[in-house]
Amino acid sequence: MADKPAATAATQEGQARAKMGAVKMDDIARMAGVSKSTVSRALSGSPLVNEETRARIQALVESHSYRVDTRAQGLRKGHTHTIAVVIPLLHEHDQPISDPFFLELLGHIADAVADHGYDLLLSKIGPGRTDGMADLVDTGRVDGLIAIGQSTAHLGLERLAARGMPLVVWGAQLPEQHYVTVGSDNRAGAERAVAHLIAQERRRIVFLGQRTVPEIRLRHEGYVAALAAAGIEPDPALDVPTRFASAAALTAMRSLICGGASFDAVFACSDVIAISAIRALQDQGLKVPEDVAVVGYDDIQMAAFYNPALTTVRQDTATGGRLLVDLLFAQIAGRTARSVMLPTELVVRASSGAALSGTTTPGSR
Amino acid sequence: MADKPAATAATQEGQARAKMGAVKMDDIARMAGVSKSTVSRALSGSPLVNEETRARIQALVESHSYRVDTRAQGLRKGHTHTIAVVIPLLHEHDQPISDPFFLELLGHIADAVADHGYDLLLSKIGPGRTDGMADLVDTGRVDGLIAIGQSTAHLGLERLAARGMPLVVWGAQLPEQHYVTVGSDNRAGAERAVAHLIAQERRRIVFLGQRTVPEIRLRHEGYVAALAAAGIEPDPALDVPTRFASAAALTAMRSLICGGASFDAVFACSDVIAISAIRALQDQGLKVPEDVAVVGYDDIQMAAFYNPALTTVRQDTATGGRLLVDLLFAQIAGRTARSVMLPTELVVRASSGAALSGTTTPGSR
DNA sequence: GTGAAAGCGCTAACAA
DNA sequence: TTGTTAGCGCTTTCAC
Repeated sequence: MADKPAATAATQEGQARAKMGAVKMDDIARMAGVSKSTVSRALSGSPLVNEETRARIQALVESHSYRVDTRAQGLRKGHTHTIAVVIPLLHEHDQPISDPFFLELLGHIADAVADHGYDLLLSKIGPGRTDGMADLVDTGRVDGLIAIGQSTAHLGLERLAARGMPLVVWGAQLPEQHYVTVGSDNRAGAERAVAHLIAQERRRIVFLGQRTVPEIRLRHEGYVAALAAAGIEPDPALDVPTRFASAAALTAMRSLICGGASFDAVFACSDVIAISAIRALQDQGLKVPEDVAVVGYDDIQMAAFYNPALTTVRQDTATGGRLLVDLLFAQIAGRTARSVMLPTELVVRASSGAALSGTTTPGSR
Repeated sequence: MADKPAATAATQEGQARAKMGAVKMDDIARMAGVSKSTVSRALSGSPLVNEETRARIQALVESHSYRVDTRAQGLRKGHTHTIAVVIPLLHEHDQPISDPFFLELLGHIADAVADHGYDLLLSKIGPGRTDGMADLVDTGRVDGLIAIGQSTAHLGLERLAARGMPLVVWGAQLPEQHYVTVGSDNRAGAERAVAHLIAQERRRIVFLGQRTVPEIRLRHEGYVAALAAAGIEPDPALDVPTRFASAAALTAMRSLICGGASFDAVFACSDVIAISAIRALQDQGLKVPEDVAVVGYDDIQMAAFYNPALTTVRQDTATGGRLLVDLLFAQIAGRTARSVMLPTELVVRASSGAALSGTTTPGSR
């Protein structure tokens, strides 16, 4: 009977361990014959703790695979060690839009955040709901926010920034704007793309994108500027709004064609839109780039693999993602951060027709 | 001078508010003239609190836009209200692979998680590092894990499951496996796809995918089964391993072609791979589907927009994502969950050549 | 170099 | 119906 309590205890201990995370700092302290404080110091690399003691503690920690509870740690230290990424339009009409551009950017953000030793909370709150974004930090869930795309939330974002909330947004730099943004030079990128089309002897160029989005509005300005430089007046009939989803772009393009509009080129505001547009064109028996030249935007990985390969404006997601994160951490650290506009690069491939009069990839018609 | 302290206080209060989340439950309690506990009860909808009191508290909460600190709440209640999604290969050689299939699934998972009122932590720890996955819950950061793809981590996942960690993985259901999975019927899906190819009079069918991944191994079994049913013996020369990245698939396909292999169809293990393969084929002057029929896997949104439109095996990410989450919550709630294998559907489009002898989309060559 | 004690902001017995 | 009292697991003065 003397054994019974021991056995029971063992069992309980076993159950406790099975039920996870059961061993806590106090337990380690007891086993090491020191106090909780010493363990805490040892684990945080304090120089005040005896080397021998530290080693003993370390060993215990390893053998019991103890991990400090970051939740409790954060509560005490006043931070969360996690930042939130808010993606707009992760769903549109309950459907994922799944634009590869987002994943690429997200991937780089995830990398950078991990490099800082932080966790990443992914939120599907659209930027339209800035109150939800505020909640994320007000409820102590994250230390700062990255919003991908400002969409229609400009005012809400201004409000958050005014409240002193650490926040960086991927998007356009608007005049009089107080939150910090990272984004490509939309105006210049679009202008260069359209100028390239014009250089291919195209004059009636469709603008495919929704100007309610700030970035798209800037691209439209670039489009107009390029036309103006060539003495072409923009035709309102060729201004075709569309959302970023493939289906929407397909529909928009289709109705343009069936409406009998005449055009010889398309500037699409994303590669996904461009691809859908090409599909629509080919479905109607039009050849790309012979009949209609097409330029996209983003340079998603698939752009090079599409058929025809897509001429497009590259957005550098690698440095963009890293910048987003660095600027956010600067704010969290109390430093001031300034918006950055990334340069943009035109990648010429087959879809714009330029390759026809020059180096053509064998077999790429 | 009587005003001075007041002014200072106001400023300090202002600063405090600006510095965020400054107002806490105690403050609300004091203002409402009740105790912290009453506020807590009121906010959690306890029926024990007086309606009039609750209203008063509610008003204070609104006007001060107070939000309970979920981190402290979680510490006390013993949960985190967040679950982690671990994505394999979010980066490969430091490059995002950005397979749209992942984003689609992730989007649906995000939806389902949000419906449960939970947050979603995105981790780039590959499934190879199951210790890192364990840390996520051991350090109290999340209540459970969803791994997308088991990849090479089968044993590690088994260990986690054995430890009683709430865990669901998207992938193949392996024999003798103890963790719960959700995935499509890879074997049947592949078999149907290959049978379809055979029905188009194709006999020399390339298998494009890496069999070290469990799901792919099952698809290969389906491939072999379909061939066997038609009395065709699999040719090792047509078994072409490739990773999921576009570039890798392109290279693999190219070297197959240049190696002089003879084949009339390709079964690709993902749509991204299929698209890259088609690019490689066309670059070499081969026509799809006339010379080579191609079938993909996943049915990503772009599949329908590719040129030629892709015949593919659809994986239902919507119900898959929801199932993943539901099964995880079942485990967290202490219920037992059983693995689910989703049925699979062959979506026939132009790339497999079937449309040639029937309804062809106009202009789709 | 180490320990005791006081919280971080919240919830949950237990009283009243 | 409400208040009081303990903590959740950790860090950090302040003593020794």
